[in-house]
Amino acid sequence: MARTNDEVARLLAELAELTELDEGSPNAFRVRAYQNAERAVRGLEEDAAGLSAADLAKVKGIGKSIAGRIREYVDTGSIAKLDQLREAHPPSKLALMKVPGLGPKTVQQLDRELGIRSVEALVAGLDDGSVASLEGMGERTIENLRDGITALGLSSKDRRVPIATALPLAERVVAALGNVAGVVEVAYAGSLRRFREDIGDVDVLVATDHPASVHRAFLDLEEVDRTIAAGETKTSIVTRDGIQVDLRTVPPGSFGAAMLYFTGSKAHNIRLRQRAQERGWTLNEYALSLAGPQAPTPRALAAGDLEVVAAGTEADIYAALGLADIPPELREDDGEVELAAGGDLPALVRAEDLRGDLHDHTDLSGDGRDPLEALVAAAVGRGLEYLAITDHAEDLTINGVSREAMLSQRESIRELEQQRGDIALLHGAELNIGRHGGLDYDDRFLAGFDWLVASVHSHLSLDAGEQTARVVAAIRHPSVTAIGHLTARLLGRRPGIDLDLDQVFTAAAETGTAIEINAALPRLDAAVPVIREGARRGCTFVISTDAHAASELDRARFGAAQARRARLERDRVANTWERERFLAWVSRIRG
DNA sequence: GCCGTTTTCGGCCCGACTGTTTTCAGTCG
Repeated sequence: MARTNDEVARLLAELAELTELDEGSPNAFRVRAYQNAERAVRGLEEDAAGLSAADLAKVKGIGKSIAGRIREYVDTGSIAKLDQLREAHPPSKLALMKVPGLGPKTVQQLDRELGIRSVEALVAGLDDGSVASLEGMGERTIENLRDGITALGLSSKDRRVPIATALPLAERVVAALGNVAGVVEVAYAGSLRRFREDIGDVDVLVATDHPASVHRAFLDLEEVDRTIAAGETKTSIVTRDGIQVDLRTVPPGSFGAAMLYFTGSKAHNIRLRQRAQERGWTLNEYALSLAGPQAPTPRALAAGDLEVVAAGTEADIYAALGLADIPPELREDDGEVELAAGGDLPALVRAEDLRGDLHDHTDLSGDGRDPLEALVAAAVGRGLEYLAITDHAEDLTINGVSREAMLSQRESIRELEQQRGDIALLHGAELNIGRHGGLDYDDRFLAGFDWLVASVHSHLSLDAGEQTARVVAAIRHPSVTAIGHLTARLLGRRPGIDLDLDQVFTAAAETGTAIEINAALPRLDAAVPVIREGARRGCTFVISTDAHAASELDRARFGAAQARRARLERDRVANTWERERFLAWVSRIRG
């Protein structure tokens, strides 16, 4: 039976979790080894199941022991060591680790001294006073544990929120703190800046010489529900929506080091610190500096007691470490450090590289807000050279546009294009891929459009075979130029349709039909691994905002970030091309 | 448990905050 890398990786993650509890230390080297191996398996191009123990052990991060355990799983379906750990620490006990404030040491202590192995037993122990009788359990700790249990599920440690929720919150906090006196720089960092699809907590960083007033202002924000921690450099709060926001303040001269540090990922940072160490330096959130007895604290930096190598900007620090500037979206310790060291980072897409937008709705679609003229003016205002108007086609019962209205819009578009003379306008539509792959209107009518996006909007629960057939049929339709939001997923709300991507990529590469990277935050569809594989298979992409209002043209930056995260080469994105090249390509794929 | 132009042992990234501890352990990121 084939075992996927995801299954193997999940077992390694479980081994790490159970080992952390078993050894009573989150920093136990064995725990980190399992975590590193998990990441190594996830980064593997080939199937781990197909590799011999010797070949597995050659993978960086996998040694003889873990290679053996992977083989054991592939060959027998189980891992004796894992079963043994599961026996020692049942799921209800592992669940205690999810209570905020509880770590492996305390969970083990509770089990050892009181036989507490579940959240229910912990509640009972808190109520009958037995927990309070333990060494090191003061009044505050008991209270915090009760709060932690209440918060469980609401803001437990592994609760993640979709980026569409976290990013606007982060931008509100950044904007509010930007108005506070003494704030020199402010930005969000963390997994949000790396543009992950879901976010554990929001990290906000401020450069200031007056941290106390900034932390006070932060606590006064209206979003704040309760305070978790409040110190001189770090304040943690939970919003009314249950999202944790951490504020860190650093001296202005340390902003680059701090951004690097708090953007992570953790694994990326460890790699950087190892490089620093090799050079006789040390890297923390305050500076890259000469290693020595003196720790690089803000005080030491201010006193000039330290030899600082770099601190002010991320680029300076990367350069000092012999690395090209690595965009945040790539910082996952997934080979990017090696690429940056060799000067081999690909040319990635920046928002300003996008010369056109190819999926845009006007108020002709019932759900579009702005009229054609306003949308086009906004596109020109953003420097776009071409724009496709793609209102919903007639099969979408709520918002679909009739033939007559489409033809009338086409006239308006041609006139406007002529009048303005500063942007190429493509008349298009967003078609609905039917249950069996059929499209709106008829082939003759479809041939009259300049640009057609075909998308799945209905029948989301068909099996992979049926979904693949309908999507491939749309890809192969001669008039279709792009497939919109490939899986129709909504992050945090619905998973998206099942597709046999192999067939999708084959059809897209053969016909030239582009795969859209939909920049709307709730979608970010296609997903990063899909884009990566599609690029490897020779597919062409477009980054589109799916704007339903002129202001939503700004979402292009999210699409570019998604493409960077997938390490997509700039030239694989058709709307980075100059107008003539783009238009020539469109007529070719429609031919 | 992994790793090695210091290579088979002895290292393994760094710091803040809380609560309880008279100097630090645990948790978290």
